[in-house]
Amino acid sequence: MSGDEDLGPRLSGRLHYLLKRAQNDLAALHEELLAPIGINAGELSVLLLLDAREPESQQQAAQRLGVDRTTMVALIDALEGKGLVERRPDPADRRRNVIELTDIGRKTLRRATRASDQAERRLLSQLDGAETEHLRSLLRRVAAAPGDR
Amino acid sequence: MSGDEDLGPRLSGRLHYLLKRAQNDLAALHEELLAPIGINAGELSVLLLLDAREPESQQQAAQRLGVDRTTMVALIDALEGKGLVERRPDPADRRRNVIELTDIGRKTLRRATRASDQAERRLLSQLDGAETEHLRSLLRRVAAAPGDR
DNA sequence: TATTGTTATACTCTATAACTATA
DNA sequence: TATAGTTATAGAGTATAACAATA
Repeated sequence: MSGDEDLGPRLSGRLHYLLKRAQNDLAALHEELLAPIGINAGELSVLLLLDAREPESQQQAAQRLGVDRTTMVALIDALEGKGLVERRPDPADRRRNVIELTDIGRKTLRRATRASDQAERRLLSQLDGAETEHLRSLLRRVAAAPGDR
Repeated sequence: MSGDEDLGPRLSGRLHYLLKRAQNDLAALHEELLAPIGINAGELSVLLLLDAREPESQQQAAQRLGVDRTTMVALIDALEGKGLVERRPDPADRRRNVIELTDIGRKTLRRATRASDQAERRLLSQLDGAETEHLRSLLRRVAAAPGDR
């Protein structure tokens, strides 16, 4: 993207532009820093979710992440193909697959989290620690908004 | 997306998640509030840019907005089809099209800006005025980062 | 009948490659 | 040769519809 203020203050101050820009930049940093680990930012989200909520069915994971269950199929396919998660039929309800992290998945998660931390630090290199946490807390409150859709 | 803290703090506090979520929610609000006006958020960005920098060639506009020139062709096609902008061959360099807002385009821009202001207010309904401006200023500084590519 | 996972398909967004007209 | 606009095409990413297995 171009510098900054070639756009005029009305555009460069709009939240649509600012959020898209921050997200694009962070996505590029994640692509660069996660590449050696062999996963992408979306897969990291799934690993983080499983680490917090495991064991979890594909449907539950999809709902929590806000994606369609068909999207989750592809995500789990990819992660399972890399040996990071395992599908196991739920004995209590055999329509369901329970998804679990493997040991390799847990190790990969730790490495990927560190890489993602670094991506965040580079994105926010202009902010000090207090400002970084303030930004995070403001965004958290935005995400928690009641009528947010 | 699901509530909030079903995800665990490690995921729900990650910037990747927070930014994507804020952007998704804002996109949904824009879709709703801009629909009666007949444009989308991307087209609003082009109108805002032209209003600040007009007259501008398609290539210049694309570079400033950070999209490919082929993407700009489609954007201008749509806006021209609605009578909001006009292409005019540049007499000084007839390879170029100069793009200008029409009167209807300027009126539409004003209405769309108000709708987008409302979308932002709804997204940020949990923040007071000072917090809103603080968030905007933090995001501006993130966007202005030097090595952010 | 309803739900879970799956597959096939389609849609949106955006980029790359190739063409044309101009320079 | 190089550039601006255009077109055709392809690749992500994600959704909808239909199907099989199970409840």
